[in-house]
Amino acid sequence: MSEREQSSSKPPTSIRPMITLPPRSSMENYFIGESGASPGPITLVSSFFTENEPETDFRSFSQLLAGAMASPTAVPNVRRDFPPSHDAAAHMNSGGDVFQLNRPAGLVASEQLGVLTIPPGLTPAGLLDSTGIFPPAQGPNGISHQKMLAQVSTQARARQQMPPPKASHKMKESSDISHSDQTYQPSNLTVDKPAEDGYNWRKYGQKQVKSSEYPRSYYRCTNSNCPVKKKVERSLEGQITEIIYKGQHNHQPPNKRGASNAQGSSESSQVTPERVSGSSDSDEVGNAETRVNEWDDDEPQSKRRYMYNLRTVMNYSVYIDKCLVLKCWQEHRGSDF
DNA sequence: AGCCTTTGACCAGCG
DNA sequence: TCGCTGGTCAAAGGC
Repeated sequence: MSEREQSSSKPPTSIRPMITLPPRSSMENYFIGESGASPGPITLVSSFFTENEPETDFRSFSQLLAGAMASPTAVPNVRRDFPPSHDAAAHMNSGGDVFQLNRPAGLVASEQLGVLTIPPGLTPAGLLDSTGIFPPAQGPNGISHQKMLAQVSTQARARQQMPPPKASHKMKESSDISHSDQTYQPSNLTVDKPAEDGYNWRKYGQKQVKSSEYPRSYYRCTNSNCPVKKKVERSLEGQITEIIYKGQHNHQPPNKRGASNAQGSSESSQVTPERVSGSSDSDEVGNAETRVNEWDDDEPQSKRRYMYNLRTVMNYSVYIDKCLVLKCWQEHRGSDF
């Protein structure tokens, strides 16, 4: 009854913003610039950092990129398969009042870090421009992109630091996952378990829905009187492909430790990259902005800006790394990257 | 014993 | 009205 009333808004599921390798021509444009007249992203990014934060520790984009590529964020098979007409903001906000994040199955690192959606035609400069993806002050659902990315980064750090999970019956399906790289193991926590967002969830249903190729699991917050539910879709490999939150927690995360382990902040569950939703965007925004505060208030705005762009680049470097897969092709062409 | 997942059945919305 | 679909219920069983 009332539960069905809560499900008044059905998020669109037909649009699945994912990153995919663009056709050769566009790939080429990303890195060498169209017609060779425009600087490539590396140039642009490098110049951005040098121009805006000359006093920072990261002196060059090469350093950033080197670090990024050496990190687990470098993942294979990044896909982008959304319609060219959509921009990133539209995709990120395509769920109406329910924010969705879709991840390519098997992209462990993207699960850790979140997927940066790079729309076709978005230039690296546009990407690095904070207004290129999100509105100047706000991102999806009105959450500032800084905070969003801060959360993404926080989660990535937390997961990288998180020790391998202890075996337990709760993770009995972990053995089904065949990831060879044990450093990615924390992501296996998602197998048969809702995302570790600091809240406790009870699964109350599972169903194979037509709109999805994967089974959809239904969870509700175990806290009494808490109306929050979430739907989780997982691929056969156990990778979460979609999480849709619904409602708003009316309590603090009971599992502080779990939240901390998973995302570095017990308060971050409202804006995990997998996240979000809410019957009211404004409510969600309010929560996100009041509860999520990775930046210290006295953090210089320029530094925030820098860190934001750094993280953006770190994400973008994942995309760049995918391009390295095409090295053979490049070698055939005899062109520099 | 308590909490959890599983899973078939049921219900409501919609075309 | 009917069938399809998504969401939820609730009994059963596991840990």
